Amino acid sequence: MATGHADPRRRERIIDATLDLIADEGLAAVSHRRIAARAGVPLGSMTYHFDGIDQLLREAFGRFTDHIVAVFDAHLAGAADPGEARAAVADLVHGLSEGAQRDLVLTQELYTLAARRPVYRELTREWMRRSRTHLEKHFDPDTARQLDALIEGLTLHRALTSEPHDRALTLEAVARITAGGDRPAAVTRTFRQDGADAPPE
Amino acid sequence: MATGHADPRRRERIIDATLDLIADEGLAAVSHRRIAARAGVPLGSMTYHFDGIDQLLREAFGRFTDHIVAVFDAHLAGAADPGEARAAVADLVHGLSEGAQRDLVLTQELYTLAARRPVYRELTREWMRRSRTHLEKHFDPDTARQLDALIEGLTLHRALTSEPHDRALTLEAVARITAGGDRPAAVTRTFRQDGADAPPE
Amino acid sequence: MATGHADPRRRERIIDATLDLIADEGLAAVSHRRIAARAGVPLGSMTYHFDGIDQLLREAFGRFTDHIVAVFDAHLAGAADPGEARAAVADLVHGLSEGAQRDLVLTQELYTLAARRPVYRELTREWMRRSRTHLEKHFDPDTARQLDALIEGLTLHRALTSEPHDRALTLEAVARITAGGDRPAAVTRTFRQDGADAPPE
Amino acid sequence: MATGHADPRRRERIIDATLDLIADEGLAAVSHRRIAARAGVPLGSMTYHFDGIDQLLREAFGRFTDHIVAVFDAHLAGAADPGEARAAVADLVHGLSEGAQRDLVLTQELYTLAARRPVYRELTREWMRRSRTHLEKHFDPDTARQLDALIEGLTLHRALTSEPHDRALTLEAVARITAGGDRPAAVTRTFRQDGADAPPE
DNA sequence: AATGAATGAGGATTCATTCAT
DNA sequence: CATGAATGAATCCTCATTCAT
Repeated sequence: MATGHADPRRRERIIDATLDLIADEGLAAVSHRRIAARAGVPLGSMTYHFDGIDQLLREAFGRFTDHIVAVFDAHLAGAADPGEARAAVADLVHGLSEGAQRDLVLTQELYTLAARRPVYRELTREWMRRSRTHLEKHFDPDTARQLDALIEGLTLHRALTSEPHDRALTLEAVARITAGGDRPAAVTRTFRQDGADAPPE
Repeated sequence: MATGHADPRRRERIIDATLDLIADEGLAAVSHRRIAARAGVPLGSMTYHFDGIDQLLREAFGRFTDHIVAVFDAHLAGAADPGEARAAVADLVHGLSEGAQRDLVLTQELYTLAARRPVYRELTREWMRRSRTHLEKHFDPDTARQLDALIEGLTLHRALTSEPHDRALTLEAVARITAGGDRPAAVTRTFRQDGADAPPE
Repeated sequence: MATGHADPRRRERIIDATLDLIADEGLAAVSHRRIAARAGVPLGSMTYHFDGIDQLLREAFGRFTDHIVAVFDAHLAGAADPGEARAAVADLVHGLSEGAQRDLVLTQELYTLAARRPVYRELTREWMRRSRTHLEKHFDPDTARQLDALIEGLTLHRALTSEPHDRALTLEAVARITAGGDRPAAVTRTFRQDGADAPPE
Repeated sequence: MATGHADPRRRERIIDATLDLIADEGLAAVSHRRIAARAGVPLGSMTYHFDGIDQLLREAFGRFTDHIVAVFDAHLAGAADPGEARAAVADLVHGLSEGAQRDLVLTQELYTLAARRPVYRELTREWMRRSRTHLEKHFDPDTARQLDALIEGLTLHRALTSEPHDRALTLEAVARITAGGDRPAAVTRTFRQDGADAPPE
């Protein structure tokens, strides 16, 4: 009944409510009705503002990755050298796996979607791309890739374990992955990483 | 032999069908009807054999973790030394992230559940416990923990990336995490890990 | 709540209610809710007994054509000679276009569907096939075809006109179509119709 | 030139889109949204230009009967004698039942409406009136009426049959209905039709 | 022991229409 | 004059669960 030109934040509020709902009750609990109730908008609003629940979810996870990528940027952009980068990575892992599980839970849901649907894989790829861009400023590409995976695993395990590991362990793992080893293969890579011109043979 | 006069594998088939359905279409697509159709059993069977869909899901994921833990055991139990353990870990990562994404997808779904519901966290904990038990045969506890997280991250990233990294990179990451770095702390741990008496210089 | 083994006429009642509703308010007015209300069954019954509204409509019109074909059979089967057949046809036209418009309205709706969807065209074809089979017992195939079309047109026009024509006119039209003409083409056909072996050149 | 500052053909385009939509997808598929999309006009236009969907449908079918009556006129108006009239009728039947089924489908939809709602019956009556006016120029009223019904039936059957009859059969049917048979009654009518003063005997 | 039948609640979506602009 | 925004009602359909058999 009350109509007319409209609250421009209506869409935003719906998206926010969607993420809140997913974080609190899981993707399986998502429905137009529940989101509408949480956002305080009429049910009809939902399909007026979004073509369907799929589009809504995509936008919501898009916004989520915007946020999470911003978190990555905030942590990693300021690192001036490998040492600072390592510390930033540790901050990142602990920031994501502590406090409200919100980001972690949303990440999981997104990964589950991404494991099955390419549309969502786009989002995770952009995210990985962005974090690797930062990491490659300080580490060679292979190391960046390994480190990126390590970040993932540490964050996830910290969140799913009853007794999360401490920051020292995170730092140590990061140091190991980024330091490389003294084994031949690792040496080779170290050469490349250092910009040395030629590996032995 | 079988007690009762009905197909004793009925329950099994329902559980298998449940996992297949989750792998193929996701937890959100699960319903009594769909499972029954896939298992080729009457709808009424579902609530006869299982108290509800929750119990069914719990049993299904229980069976899944039995399977995945068996995979871990199969890969890691035979390792005779750290070198073999490292190779086994690489096999594991590539085995899980290749071929049918079935295990990966199911793992994601389980993690998502576990992130929110303690019942499922029990399953992931047992899984982690088991894999760490294997790893701790060859590496010190902290290293095992780091390695465990690395396995997670490498598997996940391999699965969600467009160009999955090759086995060499996996092996290198594993080597780095388990070899420790050149920092004192890591060196110390290396000693503990190898039980060796002296660091090389 | 009240369940258990069931009223076997439930399906029948739903189909009947569907046809009643279409006759009374038109296909456009058909909905699960309205049919359920008319049949006195719960809404959930609708999709339990029928896979969807399409299947329901198909069955309903299938039942309708069964009925209408039976009407054709009843009128035409007993005709012993062309004369009786002509009288039977007139009875048919007037039987269909008089009294409750039910059959006529349903026929129209069916034709509208058939004009667009092959599934329904099957029904009209079977109906035409059946009536032609009867007519061909007394008239040559071309004449049967013409007569069949005439029946259609007379019935329809009687129903849609403000002043329906009388039985005499129907009989006359039927007589003309079945008598053939004295034009060469008609003569040719007459030969064939009579089982004569050869038309003149 | 055009009054108002907006596209004066806006209404026309909406009506055209409505008929297109009905022809393509049926009356049941009609909605403001779909028409607006097809016409390329904003949704708000619909209720601005038309009081509701009923009014719109009435206008659309009004335009359709204008068209179809024009088709009848075009075919029948030029006939100079019964022979030409017969040929014109055959043209009409085949023109309507061939090519795009558009006219046929729209006719069916209109008849279905007319069978139930007087407003639409007005349109079909005007149509019949007009075609009979033409036919009565060449045939006596009863014959015109029969012929009119035959046209209907032939057109409809041609459209709904898998193997439509050829033009020869149409012509023969028309000839028979208009020539009368060799029965006295038909002869009588033929005399009357021709304005002849006396039947033989 | 096993299941087909049944149903109310809730799923996504489409809709005609209203109204502030 | 024209329309984008908005919404409650209604659409079809799926669902977990119950229960008589």
